[in-house]
Amino acid sequence: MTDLPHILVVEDDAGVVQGLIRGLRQAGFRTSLAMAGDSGLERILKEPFDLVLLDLMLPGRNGFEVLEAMRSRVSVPVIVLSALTDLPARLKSFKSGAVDFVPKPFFMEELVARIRSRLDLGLAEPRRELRLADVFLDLDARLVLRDGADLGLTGYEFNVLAFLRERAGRAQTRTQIADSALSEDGECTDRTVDSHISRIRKKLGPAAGARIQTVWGIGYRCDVEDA
Amino acid sequence: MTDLPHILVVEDDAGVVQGLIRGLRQAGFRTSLAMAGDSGLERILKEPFDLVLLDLMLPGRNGFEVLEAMRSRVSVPVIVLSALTDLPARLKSFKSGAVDFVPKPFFMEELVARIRSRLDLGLAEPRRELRLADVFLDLDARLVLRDGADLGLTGYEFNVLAFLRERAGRAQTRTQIADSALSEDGECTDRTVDSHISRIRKKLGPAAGARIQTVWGIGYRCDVEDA
DNA sequence: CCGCCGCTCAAGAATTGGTCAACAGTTTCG
DNA sequence: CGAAACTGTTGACCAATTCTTGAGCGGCGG
Repeated sequence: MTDLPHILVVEDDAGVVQGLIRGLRQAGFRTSLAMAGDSGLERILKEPFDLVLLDLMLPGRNGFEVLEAMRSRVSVPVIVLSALTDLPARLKSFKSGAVDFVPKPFFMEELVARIRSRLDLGLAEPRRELRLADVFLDLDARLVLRDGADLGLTGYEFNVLAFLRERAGRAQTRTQIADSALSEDGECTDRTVDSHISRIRKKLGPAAGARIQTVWGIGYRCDVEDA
Repeated sequence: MTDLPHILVVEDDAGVVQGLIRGLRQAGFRTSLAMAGDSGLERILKEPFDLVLLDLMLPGRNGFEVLEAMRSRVSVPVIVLSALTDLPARLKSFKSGAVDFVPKPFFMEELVARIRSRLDLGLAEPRRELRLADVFLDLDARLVLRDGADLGLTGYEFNVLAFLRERAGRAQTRTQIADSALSEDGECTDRTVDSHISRIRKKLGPAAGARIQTVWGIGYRCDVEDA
């Protein structure tokens, strides 16, 4: 049975984990577990889960950091599960890309209902696609296409472009770009970002390439509308 | 703007309605209202809404009945909003096809976040924009625009203008301006500020340029209202 | 009304920041 | 295991911005 929906649980409290895993299995899901932020992020980036349940307070990297680091790299829906239930925590979760926020303690049946709601939606929904001038970013396939032809962006190039395009119209610093779209652990120079931008522009060609604007002294900005 | 997401509110409590409508408008949604289950259902079936906010306890037909009646006929996402917060109510809502359940009372910001999440609007937030006479300062894009055209302010020029505009009506000394908007470590002459002001005025043109007032012996002041 | 002090602004020097090709280390994949 | 692809770094070159300077202008106090 490998076609059951596969859910990753990122949670460090052993008691919660036990209840979750049992409840999820009973409800007909395949489960995997990560007990720390770092290992969770790593698995999210490498394995194709259908959904992630993410605790906020985690050893290593906290839930928000995991959300930020995975956004614009993978599109798996994340439900935040937390004992931190105040408004700022809720808002920050949604802002960081979570699709739902479930305060602890919770009813297992309700959580399952929410998971089902998200999984159904995911299957029925069209793929996430963004346009930029004459090219399309297919966020699910992680491809950049012009006239249906792959422009051959590499993984990081795609991350950077998707990051900028998702924040179109807003200047992003090189540090923001590097932190969210490039190597998660190691720091990399601001010049590295320039390099990627340069390569992206070249691959995009003149029309779409011109939409990646340099913001002097800050970083870069993607403009959706014509300059 | 008729391309704003259109949300139908089905709710009979006038107080709740008022807060909802105002909050939704402020968040950038177009709203319609039905104060009973029957009229709500009718509109859902006839009009193409982007999302429905549905109360459970309604005159005429209750929320569950509305959900059941509309399912398999239209696929608009429904968020249930209810003072009935017990587990059976939640489960029944999801089972009837609701995509989310928000207990009353709720935080408007969180509701908006949940709506955005469902509409898949990405991370779109209202952008920070300031007006000055006939030009717009877009603080996120770091652009100054007139009729949508970039006036080509440089980074420091933008800093200075934004600094003054954010403190409109209050005179700022050259030192304040230099410290906050120009090279942080190195000191720069008061004349430097004058230079930037001069170039800003020129780029802004007569109408907006005249809003940057010289305060004799002190520095400069940005006036929002006409002199 | 005069002279002074401060403001304006053009021009250019100095500095800073951006670009991109070439290279080297690393990973991926056959 | 080797080749190919990908990623990060560097540095030379170039472009843009920023700061200074100084001559000229203009309001302000006496």
